[in-house]
Amino acid sequence: MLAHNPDIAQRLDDIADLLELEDANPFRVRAYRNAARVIRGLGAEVAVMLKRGDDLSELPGIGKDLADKIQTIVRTGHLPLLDQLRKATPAIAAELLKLPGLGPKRVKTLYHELDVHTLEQLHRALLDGRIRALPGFGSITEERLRQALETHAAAPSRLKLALAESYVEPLLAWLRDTPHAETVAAAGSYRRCQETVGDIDILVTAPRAAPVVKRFTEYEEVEKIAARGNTRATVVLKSGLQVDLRVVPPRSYGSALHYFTGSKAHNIAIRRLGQRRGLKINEYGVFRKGRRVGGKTEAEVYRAVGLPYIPPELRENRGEIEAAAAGQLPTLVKLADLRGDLHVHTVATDGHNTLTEMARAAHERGFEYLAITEHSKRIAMAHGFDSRHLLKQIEEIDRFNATSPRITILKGIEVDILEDGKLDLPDATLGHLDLVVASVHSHFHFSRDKQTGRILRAMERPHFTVFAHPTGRLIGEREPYDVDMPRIIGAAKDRGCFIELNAHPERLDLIDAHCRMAKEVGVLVSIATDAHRTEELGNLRFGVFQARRGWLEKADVLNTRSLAALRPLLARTMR
DNA sequence: GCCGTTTTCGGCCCGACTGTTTTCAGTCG
Repeated sequence: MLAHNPDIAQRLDDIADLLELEDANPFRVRAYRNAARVIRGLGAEVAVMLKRGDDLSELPGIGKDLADKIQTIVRTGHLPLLDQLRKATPAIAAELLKLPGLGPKRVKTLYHELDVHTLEQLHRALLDGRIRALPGFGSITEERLRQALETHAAAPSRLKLALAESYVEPLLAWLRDTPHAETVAAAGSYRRCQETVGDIDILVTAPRAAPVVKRFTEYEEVEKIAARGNTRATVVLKSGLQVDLRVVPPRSYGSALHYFTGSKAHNIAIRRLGQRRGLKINEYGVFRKGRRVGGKTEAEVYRAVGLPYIPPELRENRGEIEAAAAGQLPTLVKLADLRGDLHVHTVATDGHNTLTEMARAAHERGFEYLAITEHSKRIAMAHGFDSRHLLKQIEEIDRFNATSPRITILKGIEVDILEDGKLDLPDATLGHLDLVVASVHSHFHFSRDKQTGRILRAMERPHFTVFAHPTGRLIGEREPYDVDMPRIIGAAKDRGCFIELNAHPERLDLIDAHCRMAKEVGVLVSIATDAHRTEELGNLRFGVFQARRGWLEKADVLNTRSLAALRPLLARTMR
């Protein structure tokens, strides 16, 4: 069996969990977690790297031992250390570790002192009052555990970035109205533009903290105040979103923003660099022998450790620090680099606006071109097009382009990839178009081989241009179908076609690691909204965020091309 | 387990908070 990067990373994380429970050296535990993160974010498949003879120990945080272990996983699908740890550690222990307030020490106490082997047994121990009698436990811990157990089934929900934005921006505006507040900024995973965020960190600089904390807790959306101190507070909004506020003096702004933006792994790596230079870096500043030497801006923090500024989207310690040190940071793609959108629908199928309305809205956003890509007939619920309808729309677009010089509409289709890998419309019809976007909307349950084979067959069709929302996932709602993305990306390279990064906030389908993979292989990515109404054209920014997390530069993105440069690229696929 | 312009051994980010405890271990971010 061939292990893929996420499988390898999962095994390394499992080892870290189990080692933690064994009271192993915490730095050893961290080494496994680091390695898992590095593998997860890699722009290439480890299996492929090994085949071409790459030395894994050259990767940051991976030495000879871990390189050997990873190789064993790829070769055999197993790792003796993990099997052995699993035998020695009860399954419940890893489960308990995830509960708030429980670390390795308390988990061990529960297991050994109270014989807790299931969550049910934990529950009973809580009811019997046996928990609070344990050394190191008390009535507050007992209550916390009780609550955690109640909500355990309803897994901790993370909020999609777009939804978080709708809660965060009004709150930031509210805080900006605080008298004497200077800078108000969201940090954390929100600033790093992760797909989903667990909670929100807000940083404010002000000469006095108290008025800011007061105004924060008085926000009308606040459901409950979870904590409130002199310079910080935590609230839960009515939406259930937890928000942490920290107020720092202006001279600490850069180091505080850096610290609260994270990621944790990135911060650790940066502080370590500082340490080697005799610096201490914390949220209040950069210090040498107790004397402040920087921290007003983030750039100062990076400069102190000899690095250029690293954009928040890259801060995962997945190679960005090494790239920065080598002067090889990517110049990340920006929203303003995009010249058009290559995947939208209109009212002719399941959209809500007319072709003219979509075109006008696209023009107002500064687009040079817009591809209309309706569903094909297989998607009957969406009134998908057959050949006749498509040819009719082609005429309509020709008429539009002849009379509207301000924006060019490209003739396209979102054609369904059928069960057997055929396309839902005949080649003769597709040949009339400027581009063919193809996607999977059925048979999500196929095995990896079967699903991948189906897509590869579709890709071989003469007019296949862009593979849209490549894994079909809906964040938090539908798992991706099982598909061998490295193979798909490789085939796209051979075939000269493109992969979509669907910018819909619920899809964001290409994940960051696959963006990096596409870049590495040299496959251009189309960042597209899949808009069904004019307002959704604005979702393009979420696609750009995701692309930036995937290290993409302007040149790596298909639709940063001018129309003149785009046409020959599309034409090549329409052979 | 990783790593090296003080090092191939002996370090490993740093601070705050919480709950439980009488001075601090454990947890968290």
